[in-house]
Amino acid sequence: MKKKLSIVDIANSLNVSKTTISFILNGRAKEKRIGAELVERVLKFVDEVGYKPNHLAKSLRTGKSNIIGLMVEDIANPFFANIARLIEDRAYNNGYKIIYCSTDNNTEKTKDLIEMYRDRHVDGYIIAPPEGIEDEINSLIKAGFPVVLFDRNIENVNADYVIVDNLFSTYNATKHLISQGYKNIAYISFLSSQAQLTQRMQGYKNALKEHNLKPIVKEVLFNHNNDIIMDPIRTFLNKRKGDIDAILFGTNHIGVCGLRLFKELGIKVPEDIAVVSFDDYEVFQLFTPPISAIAQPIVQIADNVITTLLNKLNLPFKDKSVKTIILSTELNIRSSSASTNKKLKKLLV
Amino acid sequence: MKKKLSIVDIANSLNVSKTTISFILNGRAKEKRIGAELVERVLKFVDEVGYKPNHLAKSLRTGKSNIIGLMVEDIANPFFANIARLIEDRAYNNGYKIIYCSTDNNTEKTKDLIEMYRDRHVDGYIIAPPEGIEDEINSLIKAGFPVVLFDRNIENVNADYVIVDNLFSTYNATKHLISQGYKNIAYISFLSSQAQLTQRMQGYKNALKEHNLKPIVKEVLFNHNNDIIMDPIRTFLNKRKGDIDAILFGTNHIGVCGLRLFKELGIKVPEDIAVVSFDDYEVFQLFTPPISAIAQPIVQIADNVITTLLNKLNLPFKDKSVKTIILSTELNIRSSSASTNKKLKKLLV
DNA sequence: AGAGTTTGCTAAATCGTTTTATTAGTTACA
DNA sequence: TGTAACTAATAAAACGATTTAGCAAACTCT
Repeated sequence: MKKKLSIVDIANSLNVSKTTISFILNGRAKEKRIGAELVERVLKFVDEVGYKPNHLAKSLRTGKSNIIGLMVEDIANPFFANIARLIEDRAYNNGYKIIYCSTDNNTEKTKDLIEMYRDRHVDGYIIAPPEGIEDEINSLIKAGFPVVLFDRNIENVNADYVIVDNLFSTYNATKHLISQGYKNIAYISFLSSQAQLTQRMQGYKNALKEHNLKPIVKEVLFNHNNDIIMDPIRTFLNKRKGDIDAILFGTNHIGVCGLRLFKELGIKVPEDIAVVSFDDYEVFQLFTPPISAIAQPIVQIADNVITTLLNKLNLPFKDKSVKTIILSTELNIRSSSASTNKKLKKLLV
Repeated sequence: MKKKLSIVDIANSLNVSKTTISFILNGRAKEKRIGAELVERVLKFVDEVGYKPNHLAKSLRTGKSNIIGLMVEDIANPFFANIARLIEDRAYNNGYKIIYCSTDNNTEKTKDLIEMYRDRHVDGYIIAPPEGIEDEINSLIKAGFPVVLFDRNIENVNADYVIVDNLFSTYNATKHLISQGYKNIAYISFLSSQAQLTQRMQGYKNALKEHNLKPIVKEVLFNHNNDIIMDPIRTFLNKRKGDIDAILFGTNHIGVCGLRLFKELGIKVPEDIAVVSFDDYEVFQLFTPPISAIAQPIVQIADNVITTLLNKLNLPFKDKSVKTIILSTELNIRSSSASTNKKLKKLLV
């Protein structure tokens, strides 16, 4: 097979300096006052022989790699997978490739990954940041890299954010449950001081307080193994299921774990317990009856993230300002038959 | 902020040639007979100042990028997202990064993407190949790039494959439905000549033929827009639902579309129609009653794919042979109450 | 003591680009 | 007519590593 052509080969074939070829190929012909006739001749030849520049060499010289680093919690999580997909499309259409990785919310792993990305001369970063990563992100920003954070905000980092209104989302969902007559509403989530999770819990508590209801909170440790997540929830449900008529799940991951336990324990939705989960799964609407959920605006999130980043990449100097974009969620109410909740009926009698 | 250190800076600081530094850093000190004392001094210094080599320069010189290109149909599809996640972990642990993309099963797009990957000097390829991509893949192989294909095989390409036994999977699932007493079993899938899909259909037909049953096949065009997929299925179901007592869905994507239509049309599973879907969604088991599914061994698929590729990458010359790995699926039977199928009851009376 | 071998290290070429500085010729202008 | 300005192109340095080829000193051997 033929060796790949280099710019030198082109230059030699045409008896022109490689500098000239480079200028023409980079669209700087006018600026560099290169004759129109020569420009045409070079472009024609380049097209004929199918020359493609070596991006490694280009990157080495220019310091730009045209690669965006995307760090999510877990690419297998549908929320992140869908966002990744949308970001990918926009990135490719703008000449950028994506290198992705899953952080598992593990701070040490994330630090390593950021370092790897820097080693690889990634041009810009899109990160769903785990806790404790402030310093590394600040260092990226100080070094001049465009960084867009999403899904969660972290304190003391002056970066662009795209997040949803977590506080209002759970407040609103809880209010909805209350308006349906539920009085013993539990909140189950991961134990974490990540802003988006504390906000979600706060929204829930705020709504309850307005109605003088007592919060019932169960927090479990994050783990990649679902069984380990489910164990404490199982214990909790077994002990408390008599006292609870509704549950708000703090994340889609824990929501699915919870639903699995419902199945195992024979808890019926919404007859025994009404449910709202954060993050809407495509399949939630297929359940009978369907599960209500707080839907994050995935398309808008992805769109705002990649638009913000591309802007920064294209105007590296002008736009030093950072902005926080807060998108609203949608409460998809699906438990059509809320009134069939037996406990509720009892309460209403 | 400090400029990044280069190997020259190290060399100058230590009054040693950069050649020596390079040899030491690449573990070739012994081979190159470099004094133990100097080796130690260099390593200590490098560690102290935190020098990190520039991978672009390294790649430019060596021709290796330590990047693997991963091309799936759609990263938002849980089957591919999960595989991607497993591959990612193994790749990172072996010093490789992943650049991914979604092909949408679009041949032209895939050609472009392969070219992009070549431009980026990707070391190896993992591809779920769309139809009509034979030439490009053969060209990759001829150029010496390790290529592992998965999820589907294509004709006339002498590459490594990791696939599942599609023929037996649907044969087995269909047999199961027959053994449960179903006689009017439909098969709904995408219209495609991709091997994995034709095999799945064939397995279905083979099982029916053994029992002298007539196949009822509905094939629809692939589209990224679910509504366009659902339209012809809706028409089909409306026309035929009276004649059908079971349906086998050919892919998870179409299976979810089908279930959504069931909901819309008020078709109950399994009372009205029994269902088996290819690909097991984590959430299928949460349905009431749960949906039966043909589960692909995701962990094994990912494991075999990445192991095969890493082997090729590490032994670029020795292992010119290719192998086809065929993994078996598991039929997860979940429709506990198959006997409650009304039509079936009628038939059994 | 001279030839050969081993040890310990390095200069320079190379990968394929971009970019800076420069040249040589032509035109404009006072 | 002499100089400034413009045109059209190029040579060479730079990016930061790896690798080839080779050199000088020390050691071994007859």
